[in-house]
Amino acid sequence: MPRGAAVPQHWKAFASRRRDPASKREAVLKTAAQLFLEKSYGRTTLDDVAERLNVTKPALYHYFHNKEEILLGCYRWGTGLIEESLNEIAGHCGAGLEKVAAFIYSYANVMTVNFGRCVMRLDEGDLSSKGLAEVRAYKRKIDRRLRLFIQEGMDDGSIAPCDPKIAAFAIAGALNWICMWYEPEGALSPEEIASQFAETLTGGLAAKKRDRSQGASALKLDSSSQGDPRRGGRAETR
Amino acid sequence: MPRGAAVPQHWKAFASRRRDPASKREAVLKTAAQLFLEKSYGRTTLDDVAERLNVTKPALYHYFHNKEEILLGCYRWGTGLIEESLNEIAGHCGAGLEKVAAFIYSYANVMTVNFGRCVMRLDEGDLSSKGLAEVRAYKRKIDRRLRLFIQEGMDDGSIAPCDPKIAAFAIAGALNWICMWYEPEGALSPEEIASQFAETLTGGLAAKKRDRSQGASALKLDSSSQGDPRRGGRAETR
DNA sequence: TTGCTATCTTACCTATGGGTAAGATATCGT
DNA sequence: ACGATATCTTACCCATAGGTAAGATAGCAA
Repeated sequence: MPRGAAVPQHWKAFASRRRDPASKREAVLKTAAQLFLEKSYGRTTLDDVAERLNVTKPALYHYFHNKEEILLGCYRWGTGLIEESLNEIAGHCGAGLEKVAAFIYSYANVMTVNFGRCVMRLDEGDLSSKGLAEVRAYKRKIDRRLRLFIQEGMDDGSIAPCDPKIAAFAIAGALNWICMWYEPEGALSPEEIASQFAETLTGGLAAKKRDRSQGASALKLDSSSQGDPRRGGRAETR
Repeated sequence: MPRGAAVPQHWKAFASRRRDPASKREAVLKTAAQLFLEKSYGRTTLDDVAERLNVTKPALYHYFHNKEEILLGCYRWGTGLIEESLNEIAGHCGAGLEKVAAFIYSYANVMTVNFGRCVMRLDEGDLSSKGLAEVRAYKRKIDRRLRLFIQEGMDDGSIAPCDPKIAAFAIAGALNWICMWYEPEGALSPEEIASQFAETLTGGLAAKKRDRSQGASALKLDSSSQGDPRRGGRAETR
């Protein structure tokens, strides 16, 4: 029932010779991302990537200067996805707690998409100093936003007093770790994970009184971008 | 003021030739663990390890059959540490929530020790299928225990109803991620992290009414093994 | 002093995999 | 039909790093 489990579905972007290079670049990145997640960057050879695309290694060098550029391409695509969802949140809803809940829900979803997983799962040590700086800058940006939401919530009273730095580490950790155990064909759907995480984690931040229905209510906002996020295929709209 | 930052403090276990092999094996593992965390297993060469110990590569083969055995040694030491702290918890205290809090506190501390960090930070893909099975079995064991504590808490009413599987993933994720950002010379001390995490995360599980002083109170139990856990030197008592 | 043995070194082998050079071929415009 | 050009392949180079062989040396026993 789920598509493309056994069949490599090797994006036959390389079937015909004349075809826009953009879609071939894309095919390389998707294939590489999948392999990087399966076997890690270090153990994935360019021959592996080429094989899945039914071409030979040197063909890849028409679209990327070297292996690291492919890796960086995956990182960039992933951070692009994160950026998108963060921007969505920035505007709507009011209280800090609600923003944190929205952040968690949205971010958790990204962590179930291959490119999103790459950002947090792959080893930064494989990047050159230049690429590393770029990725690090991005991660800092995400972290700052989350801390800001938490601080906001503490100020407006929706979040109990705590150290925003450590609280952000706890939340981000729980979310980032998703990309380590999530598998597309697994029992848990992205939305299940996302909503449960939002509930469990914000519950820890919610101010004492009442049960923690607050955190859960904030989720309804993101249900718009739901559609069928069950598969990691189209989510890479970039 | 903190010892051994710049000075390699390369455990001079290899200074004299006649010296118990056990301490040399240990020195190799400690050096390797540090390097694995600095540069990853794949990028750490046996020459690197040998250099820090002031010996040459072939000398290492007197204590380990191959590179993977060194890796496995790090994993085993780390899982040993986790086992220890889990056993401590198993006995004492009563309510499920308190056990979870104790688990978090204890586990967070282990994640700041080099060997503990290795268990969750290093790439399982570098293990042989045999080694992988061993490590996986251990991780499953940890996961089962945590889920059990959560289930226990739901039964005794100390934890709000939730999916134990996902809740465990959230908690374990936050904890496991510590080994990705923690640095011994950093601003946050292990106890700070551990206690804050216990508070923040259990708050999310605590049943509605009252503020969440419950989770924090459960911590006092583990303060016994405090001493000066600020440095990762002696903590490897195994 | 004279071996004896565990320990360690120098020198080497070899597989792997990123990257390149140079030539083949498909597809297009004309 | 016929080049022109981007695209792709075959064949190769070579640096890296795990692992080994064989010989040196330190420390002990006698």
